[in-house]
Amino acid sequence: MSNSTSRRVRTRYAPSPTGRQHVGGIRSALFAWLWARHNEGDFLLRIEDTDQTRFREDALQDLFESMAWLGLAYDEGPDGPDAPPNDFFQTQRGPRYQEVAEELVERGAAYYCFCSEARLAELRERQQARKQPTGYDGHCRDLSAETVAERLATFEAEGKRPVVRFKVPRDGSTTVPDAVRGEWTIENKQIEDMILLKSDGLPTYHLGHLVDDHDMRITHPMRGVEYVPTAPLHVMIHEALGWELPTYVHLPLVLNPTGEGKMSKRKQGLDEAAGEQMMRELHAERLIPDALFAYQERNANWGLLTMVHEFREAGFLPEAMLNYLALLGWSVGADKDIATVEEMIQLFDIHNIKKSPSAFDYNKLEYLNGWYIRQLPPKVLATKLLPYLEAAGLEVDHDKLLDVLPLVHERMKLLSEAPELLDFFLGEAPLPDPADLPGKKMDNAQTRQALQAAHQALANSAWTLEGIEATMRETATAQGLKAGQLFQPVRVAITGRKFAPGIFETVYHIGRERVLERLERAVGLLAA
RNA sequence: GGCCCCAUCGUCUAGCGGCCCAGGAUACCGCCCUCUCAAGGCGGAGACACGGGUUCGAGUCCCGUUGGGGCUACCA
Repeated sequence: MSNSTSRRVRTRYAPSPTGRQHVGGIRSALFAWLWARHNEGDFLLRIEDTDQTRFREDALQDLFESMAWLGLAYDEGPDGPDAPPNDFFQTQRGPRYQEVAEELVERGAAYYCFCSEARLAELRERQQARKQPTGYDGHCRDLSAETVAERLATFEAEGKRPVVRFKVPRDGSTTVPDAVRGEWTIENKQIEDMILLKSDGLPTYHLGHLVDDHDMRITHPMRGVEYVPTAPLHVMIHEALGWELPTYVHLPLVLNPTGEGKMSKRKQGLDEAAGEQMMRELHAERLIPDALFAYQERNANWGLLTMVHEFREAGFLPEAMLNYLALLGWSVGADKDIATVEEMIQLFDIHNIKKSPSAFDYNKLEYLNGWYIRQLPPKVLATKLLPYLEAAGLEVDHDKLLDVLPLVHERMKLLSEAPELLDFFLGEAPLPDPADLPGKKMDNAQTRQALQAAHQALANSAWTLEGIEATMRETATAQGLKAGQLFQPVRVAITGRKFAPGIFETVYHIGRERVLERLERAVGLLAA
């Protein structure tokens, strides 16, 4: 029955607008997108908004922004944040689901269920108390036609609607065509009579996604493993309807960096303080890399980064995100990890998706981000850095930025590091910590003397890289210091930081006037 | 609890019965480069969860154990 290979490949990403985009979800979107592109098929975006109680206003905007930022363009979809409601919103397709539900009832494959939520809750409680498996007991499964008609009338009079449940065959077994785990079979009796149509007239996931996937001619529904247990139900519904079966693609879970549990901001029930504690521990265990940790510390963002917008704000590049996400449950090749989007499209194959879950590795993501930053032409990088510099209150002269950017370019891991890497070039330098000023084996008095000597020498030096180098090396020799013993105090004095680019370039670009000012300031700090 | 699924270095993975005393990447350690930090180069340590089978031969197939995970809603 499953014969989707001959059809044009069509995949979709169908999130619920219940919150912002999570990396796990977007990984599904990426895989679906890659498979469509690989086959020169279509990729669609659909909004599964049938659960109106969980709807979140900011969700749609964030979804569109996330897709656009990552470059995951869809061939068919709701068309942007301001599009009028259309077929790509499930809430707009109520009648279609009702029609299919009724058809199933007519075919005897589904039935109306009049059980109250109270009865269901009671049933569940009783089952739990007796340590029996929970599940619907089939109370309304075999009601006579007369009884059904009667109750239907009663419900209607009361302005209520019954739910529709699928009548799972009591015997036999069902086989699921699954590209990741291969065909697998399960006994039908292990599936319960799930609700297809809710009493508000909207479908549950089981009916909604299935009708849409069919109507939209989706050949490969991709979704997380959490849908594996109900996949047989979906196959049975297809069979009852006589619809062609798609090939399911169940994607493995994305786990926390520790490998314990599903990826989430913090462990369940942990508050902000505990979140900070957790992050400090993860950093100490080197599960959170330095640049990212510094960013989270600066912003008091205490918890794992999990939302797409968080990664964007922290200064990750979309190409790094895509590359990294592709490595979660898949591989771009035996001897490499870096691949362009084009390469990924060419190489992607749903049959190579792993079955086992994978832990999210912030180290590797940060490494890839640094790698992609290094590939960026300086002008492009400069443009991407601007928002971060301006947010830090730095007035940026574009030419000046382009002058100094090469000095820090290859050291940058996150775009958000720009201010601390560049502020002493572009604006004021932070006040140095006096304890950082002395070079190796130097006391305060020696350091003062060295800085004063540097001040005097640089005041008269030719202002070229060669001139500055000659001046500084001569000064060191004259002071009886090793080069580094002079350079480090000068570095700290003029940048306010222990780490900075090469000293000659740094001196040169900061400019004579500001260098001299900052040297004086540092001498003052050591006065006491 | 019940049902289902998964299992290669700390992490992501290559491996689809002999090419593997297991390859790459990251993280870690050391050396080189060097004025600091990066980047880069070179090197090091580091894995087939365990126990049974099948086979001339198993990381690769089967069973069990252990461990991990998912589902168990008128949520998706």
